[in-house]
Amino acid sequence: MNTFGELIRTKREQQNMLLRHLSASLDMDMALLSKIERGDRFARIEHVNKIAEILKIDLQELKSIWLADKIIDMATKEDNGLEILDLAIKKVNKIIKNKQ
Amino acid sequence: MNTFGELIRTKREQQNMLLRHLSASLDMDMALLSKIERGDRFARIEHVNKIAEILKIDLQELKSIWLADKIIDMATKEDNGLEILDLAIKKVNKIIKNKQ
DNA sequence: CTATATTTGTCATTAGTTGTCTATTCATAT
DNA sequence: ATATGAATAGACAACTAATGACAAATATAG
Repeated sequence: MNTFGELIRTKREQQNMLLRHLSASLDMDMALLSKIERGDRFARIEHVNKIAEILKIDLQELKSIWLADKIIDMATKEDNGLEILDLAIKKVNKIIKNKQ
Repeated sequence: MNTFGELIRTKREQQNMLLRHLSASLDMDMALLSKIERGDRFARIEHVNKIAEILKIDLQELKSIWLADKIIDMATKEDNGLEILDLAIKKVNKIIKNKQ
């Protein structure tokens, strides 16, 4: 259960909601939500907020999974993406340390 | 010397190139290159490749700095961006471990 | 077979990014 | 002071990518 889509699908099903229900609450096309759950599309951040609220998921947690997905997506667009990502993360960590 | 822009500016100056020279080699508007060096804009990946070649910077290294910048940019668009990023990186690392 | 749920494909729409141009600022030399 | 060359800023055009919407297809259960 690593990805955003997997998490929200699991949570939704635990609460016996159908895609139809959740998509209605979110005012979102059901097809789009389906894609998001399956990892074909990214939710936009406003939707992440709403989803956390409706499915009662910790917002920081959900946002961080969402961001993790985005980071991996971004990296894997390049050749050797994961290797480069590994280096990039080291740099990011250094920069974060300074800023915090 | 943490960012993409800082690195390439430093390298460019070490080689006594003017913005004008480098931008010509890259077939890029000088104003745009200036913005990239100052961190106002991102280079696109094709330019990253060319820059590495012209300035003789290790490509992996340059790409990873470029990616690091992008990651931080993406994160800091949110409230508590750095905190969330910190969590996200932990998740990314887990995922990378599995994949590699 | 029918009804309900989900998924897929395609295209339109919107948002975001990158590129271009012009003008301005900055530094240095005369 | 001003002329020159270099870099930067701002505004907007052009392009690219992301998201949304809809129709059609597939899957599952009864």
